[in-house]
Amino acid sequence: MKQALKSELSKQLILNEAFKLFYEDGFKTTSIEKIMKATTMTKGAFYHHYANKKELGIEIITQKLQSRVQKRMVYPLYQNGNAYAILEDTFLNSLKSFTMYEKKHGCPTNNLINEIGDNEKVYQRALKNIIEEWKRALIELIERGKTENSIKKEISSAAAAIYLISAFEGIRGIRKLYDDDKVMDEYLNGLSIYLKQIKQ
Amino acid sequence: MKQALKSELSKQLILNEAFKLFYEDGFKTTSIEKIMKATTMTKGAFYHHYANKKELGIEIITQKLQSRVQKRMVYPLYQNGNAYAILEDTFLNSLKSFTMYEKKHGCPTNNLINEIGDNEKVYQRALKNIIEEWKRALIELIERGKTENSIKKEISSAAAAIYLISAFEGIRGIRKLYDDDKVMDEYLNGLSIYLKQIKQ
DNA sequence: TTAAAAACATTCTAAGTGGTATGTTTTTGG
DNA sequence: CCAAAAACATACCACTTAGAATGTTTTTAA
Repeated sequence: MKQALKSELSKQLILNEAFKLFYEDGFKTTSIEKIMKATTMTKGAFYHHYANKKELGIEIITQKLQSRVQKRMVYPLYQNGNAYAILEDTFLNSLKSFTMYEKKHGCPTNNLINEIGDNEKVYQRALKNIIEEWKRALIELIERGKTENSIKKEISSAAAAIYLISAFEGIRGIRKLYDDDKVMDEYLNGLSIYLKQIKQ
Repeated sequence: MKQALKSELSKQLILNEAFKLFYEDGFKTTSIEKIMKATTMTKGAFYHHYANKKELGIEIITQKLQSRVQKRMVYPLYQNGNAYAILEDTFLNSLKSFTMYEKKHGCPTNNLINEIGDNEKVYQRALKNIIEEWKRALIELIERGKTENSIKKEISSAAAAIYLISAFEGIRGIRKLYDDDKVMDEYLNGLSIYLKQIKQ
């Protein structure tokens, strides 16, 4: 196999297994050895591809976590069509499309945000980028909704964006504590009340 | 000193130092040794008072985290007076009263909720109790508001309660990523919009 | 006063941790 | 075909971890 391809495949394998284990068992408590056992490669292979665990952590955030949020929560916001309908659709459907596995383990981005301490600025910056990109897309959509008269002009777009994101990440943590969807249905109910408020 | 008192003081000291370190550095990554160094006692003392780290973790949740939430978010809801005003007051003032230290480190309960994995059911149950108690108090207040005609009758109390809690915990995580209060001010703005919606 | 029990301190262990140093095999360009 | 470089594997290191085992001191109750 071509060297560049082989190397890339190995890195992708490490990234995938690392993401899975970070997601299920937490970042700090998942060791390099555990990750590499999952890849059926050795620790030597890891330190050939990555300088240290921190470098892996950053790549997980920028390449796995960010793309997850983008696919589910950001890109859908850039569709054409009624801005309010897109907003409603994206938030309501995304939650409904979660698998049991994802409900049990919460949002990997939110998990990491809350696990990482304040002294680890490098991680925080990378995680902030995810939220900021999401926020920008939401603000843009809401602004469009205002000009299209599907969303009330008097509300602050940034405020609505942050409130939507906060509640979304919040419920994904709280849902982990429950065995059923009751609490998430209640959230959805609360969300739709909020959305109706900003609807023009 | 009396034996029972001495023992109790030692346990309280351990609890306080453990809470602080769990809050600042995370639960899983804070070792018993670090905690006991902070107490200026030894590991032997720890294992005299606690069977293992898990037992300490449970006590931290039930005795430190829960009482924090109760004092700030639950007990204020049981005051007399206009139910809507109390709701607004509690959520708005609590966020405004946070110190820089608390903003930087987020909500200790939410941090733990998101750090703890799905396989650690004992912790999850204890954490769920905190949320459930909070939720019950909110529902009760909102119900009271409905009968007093300060809150709209057509909204679901449980939905409003969960949506409020979700957004609150969500923003406390997200705020950690930022250096200023802008994002929290936007949250407060979004919150007040939401509250006006349920106001009668 | 005394013996037992409680409250610790000291010492140790086995298993893991991130990371390095040094091998061996595969790929690559000339 | 061949030497160099890339892609790994093996072995190791210093350190940390939760926890047990065993000591010593203080408190207590008779």
